Amino acid sequence: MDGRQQGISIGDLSMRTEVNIETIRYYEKIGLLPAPGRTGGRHRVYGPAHVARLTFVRRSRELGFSLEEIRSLLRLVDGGHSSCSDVQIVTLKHLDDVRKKIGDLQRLERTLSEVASRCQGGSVPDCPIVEALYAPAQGAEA
Amino acid sequence: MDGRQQGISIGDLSMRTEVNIETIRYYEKIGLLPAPGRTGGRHRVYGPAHVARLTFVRRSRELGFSLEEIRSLLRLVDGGHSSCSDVQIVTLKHLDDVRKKIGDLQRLERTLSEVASRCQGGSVPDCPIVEALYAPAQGAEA
DNA sequence: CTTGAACCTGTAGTTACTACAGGTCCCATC
DNA sequence: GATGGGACCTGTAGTAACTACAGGTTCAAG
Repeated sequence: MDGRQQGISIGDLSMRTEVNIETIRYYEKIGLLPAPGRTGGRHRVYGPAHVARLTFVRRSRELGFSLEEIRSLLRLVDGGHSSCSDVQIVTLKHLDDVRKKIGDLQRLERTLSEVASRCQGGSVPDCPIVEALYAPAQGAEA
Repeated sequence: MDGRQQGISIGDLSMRTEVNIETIRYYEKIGLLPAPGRTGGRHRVYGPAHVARLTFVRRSRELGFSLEEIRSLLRLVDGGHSSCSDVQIVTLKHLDDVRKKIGDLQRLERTLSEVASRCQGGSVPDCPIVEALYAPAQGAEA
């Protein structure tokens, strides 16, 4: 019922952060999460700082940042020095990528729904979808 | 200047279809493209049917179909029997996936631009973006 | 007949994990 | 103090769809 906790096991950390155990170990291996202390029997023991860090990583992943981008963000955060505008640069770059991806998918969606609409679903020997797939790109996408 | 050609090399096929050479060999290895004939020295020799098939695969990839989906499409096309509605099913399923992905990215975009807009880019010690990343998901995305 | 470009096979690397296999540890209960 | 079974450990291999070599062979023009 208080804020204290000494020694969070990997299972507990996993439940608190909703990051699965293998992923936690993976993040440690690639250096996104600092190596925690260990018990006598080599079991990992985490503290509150690990919870915060892993939450940060998880949230960043949810927002679509790559692990490399997260690594950059963490460096900026750890650097401490006036990094807000740098963080903003990384974020805006990512936002731009997301918008591009949306645009690509919307073009795709248009082409695809156009192609699909040509087909009436009968048992036609020459399916218009199949014909479209045999033709080297000329449609609406570009 | 005519329609005849006997023996297309892998390099030619690559240029005609704009699929790179390693990818062509990869498609052969995983069974998407039938193994072609060979010269005495074991160089691959393709014919017009290979051009058509590879064009189909490439176009399908451009439209975002996975290799497994393309495999299914090819089975249907090869089956020959009244497969148009089956093709349509695969296509509509894919279209649905694309639309879902667009929706996911749009939600992401909203959250991300909201978070980014909080930051005025100064040298603030407590960056609002960083703060948002330390907080376990509560925002607009759901 | 000699280059050198094109081709060959096979393996390893990429992203972000997940899924084992085969073992060890912790701790609650008896 | 013994025991049992869940949680933990390391390390490797698999996923999608390629790309990039390394190290060797073949083709075709001159």
